[in-house]
Amino acid sequence: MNYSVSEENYIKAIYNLNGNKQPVSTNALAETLDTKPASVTDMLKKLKAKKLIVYQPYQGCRLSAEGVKVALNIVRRHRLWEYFLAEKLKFEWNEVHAVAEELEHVSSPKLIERLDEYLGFPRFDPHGDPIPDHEGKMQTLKQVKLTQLPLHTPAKVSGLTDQSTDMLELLRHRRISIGTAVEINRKFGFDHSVEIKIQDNPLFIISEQAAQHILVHHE
Amino acid sequence: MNYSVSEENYIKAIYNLNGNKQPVSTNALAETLDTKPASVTDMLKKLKAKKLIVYQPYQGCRLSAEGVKVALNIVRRHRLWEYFLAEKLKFEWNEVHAVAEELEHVSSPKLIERLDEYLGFPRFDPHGDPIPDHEGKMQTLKQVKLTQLPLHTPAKVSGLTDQSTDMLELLRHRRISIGTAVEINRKFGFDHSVEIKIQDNPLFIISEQAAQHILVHHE
DNA sequence: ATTTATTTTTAGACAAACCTAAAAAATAAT
DNA sequence: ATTATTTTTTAGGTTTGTCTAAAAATAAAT
Repeated sequence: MNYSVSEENYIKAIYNLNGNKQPVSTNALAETLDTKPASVTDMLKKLKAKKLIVYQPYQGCRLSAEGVKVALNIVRRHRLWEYFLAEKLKFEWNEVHAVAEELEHVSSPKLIERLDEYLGFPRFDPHGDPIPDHEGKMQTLKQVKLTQLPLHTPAKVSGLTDQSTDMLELLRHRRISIGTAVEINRKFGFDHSVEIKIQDNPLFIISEQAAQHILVHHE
Repeated sequence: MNYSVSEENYIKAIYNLNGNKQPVSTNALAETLDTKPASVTDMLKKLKAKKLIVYQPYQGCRLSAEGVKVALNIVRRHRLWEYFLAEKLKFEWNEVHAVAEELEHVSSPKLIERLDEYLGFPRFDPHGDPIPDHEGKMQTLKQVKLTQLPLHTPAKVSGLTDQSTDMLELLRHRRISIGTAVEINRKFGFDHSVEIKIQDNPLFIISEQAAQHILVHHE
């Protein structure tokens, strides 16, 4: 029921390499975990013995049903901490990942449930990735670039494809952050800039260059 | 500059056993760390090699100047997380320690500075122990039982000697928590109950039994 | 269909942190 | 001042997770 930091990192890596759907190769894992293929083989045997993965030598590995459950729990912890760091501690969107890598291994279930509650049960992390709930379920809304959002369609900012300092500064200035409700009021054909409405505040215009890098979720 | 979880636990244990002042015995360490004396000896050699402790075989060990610095940093992390858990996530005062034991090993300095700021630079944890600042300095106020607080002396609730459910419920009802400003307005000789003023709110009375278990700090 | 190249696994080692059992030093008791 | 007791250290092993180098299996290329 309780796994080591290493085991958790392998499970998470397999999950992130889509190992709940397709088999993941030993080399791919070694690559993402920054370790050697021989070490990966050792761990795969261990995870197989614990029934967290399905693994036949030379055939790659996939997560078992139980493995997926464990993976979703790790992902949940990771993304909740990312949300906390960005939203409460005002970390930049590009800084949260590294710190969350450490925090995600703190295993108290009560801590995570309370944190979730404290944060107001957020459904997306600062990168726009969905946060699994305590049962492992997560929302799968369409994520599109702001430039592609239809007119007058309520949406929520869910991520960025450019996290440069300049971009972050622009968003801070416009008071746009993760979860901000936006709606496009008008599109200008000339330069493809868009006029947006934020929550119930004043309208304003965003250039195509910027809008291209803002991801939003809508129904 | 960066230490393993085990190393940190040893350093913290030595600090908690007053190892910044008097030598700490191998057995005492084995006891508090729930390990065997032989394992302690191994680690003491390692910590000595890293100049974190002063250690001569058979003579016990003490923290070096550098060791004290490291210890204060761990204690800072621990107590800040305890404060966070109690204040923000509404953990009971007796639940925070175990979870903070895990969180304290997350080593990002920026995380801790931001957390400190987010919490409003608290100076005492939920047990009434002082939280070292980023330089390792901490406040050393007199801690006395509420029954012993002189009349009309502003003080702050800093801890409890009884953390039973009943006690916690009583305090919640009276809206008393860590850091609450209190002042004794009147003492009743008959039953030794005390009339207290909380912040600028209405006066009310607390029995001697309860007041005995409430610790407060004052100048 | 072989040969060549790539991927993966085995075999044997190593460091960290722990253990048990036995030896050595320090302390207490006669 | 010896002897007995307690404390601490050494010696040798175990587990977890890593490594290198060599062997085996799979995939690609002629």
